[in-house]
Amino acid sequence: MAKRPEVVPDILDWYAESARDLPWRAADRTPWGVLVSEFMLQQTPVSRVLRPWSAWLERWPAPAALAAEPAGEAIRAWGRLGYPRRALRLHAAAVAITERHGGEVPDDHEALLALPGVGAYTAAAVASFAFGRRHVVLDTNVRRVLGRVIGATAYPPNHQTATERDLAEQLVPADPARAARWAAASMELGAIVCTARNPACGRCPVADRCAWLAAGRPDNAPPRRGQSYAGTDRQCRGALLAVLRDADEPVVGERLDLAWPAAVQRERALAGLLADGLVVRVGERYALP
DNA sequence: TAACCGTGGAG
DNA sequence: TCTCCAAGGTT
Repeated sequence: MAKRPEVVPDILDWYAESARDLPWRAADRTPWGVLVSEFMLQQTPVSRVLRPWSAWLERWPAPAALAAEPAGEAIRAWGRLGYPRRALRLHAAAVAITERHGGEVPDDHEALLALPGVGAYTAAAVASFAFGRRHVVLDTNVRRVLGRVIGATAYPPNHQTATERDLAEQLVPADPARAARWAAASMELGAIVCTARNPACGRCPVADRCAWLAAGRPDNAPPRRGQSYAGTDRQCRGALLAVLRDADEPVVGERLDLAWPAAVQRERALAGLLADGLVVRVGERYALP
């Protein structure tokens, strides 16, 4: 892949005009608000996050407020956002921030990375968006954009490669504030123009230099094989947890039997939920932690 | 490292 | 209807 750093200024200019007005980008945003948004946005579209994010920050405007409540409250407030383990980890992160960092979201990558549920991407994103630090912020959007503009491939590989990181690092502006804007801009381009399906090349600020467009937008091998969902343990777990989320009190096992009739799978899923700490046993009944 | 972990909207 | 996809992390 050739170096094409000259695309950076044009994408930054495009972002200055075209950025969506998202609440976690507002001038009055807090590091905690940014952190919450990053947890909620993991594998989840912006449109579904907007409402829960606002309700979450209204109820828990600081990490200590969330840390003071049982984890089950976080799981309940998470609602149907999906991957409820994120709610559990966000609660655990709030506890860790309260205990280890005096209730303030840490501003450096290493400390962020040590928090539950925070990986390389989220640590870089929070350090960048909340604190203006310079980091390589390489999410699925950026990988797709760079893969197309530079690499002429429709979809990036299933797993991040060293080549991708090297290229991304070369593009990050030296100035931290500019680097933070680049992180947001490159993600935004992938999110609203250089989309996975039906990309809007006509509105792309670097269409004239896109290797993929120049090559006639070739389709490469399917990027990933999603496992089918219906009938999986994941769907079963979701059905069981929904019962507990909507219940005010611990429920008896028969209630769960109704939610998922297949006994063997239901017991396996319930055991998994208990092991994950998403469900607790209360005598003969079950509840959120 | 490959597999697992939810949910709902778009095409 | 059904497949794909959405700001990943953990084991």
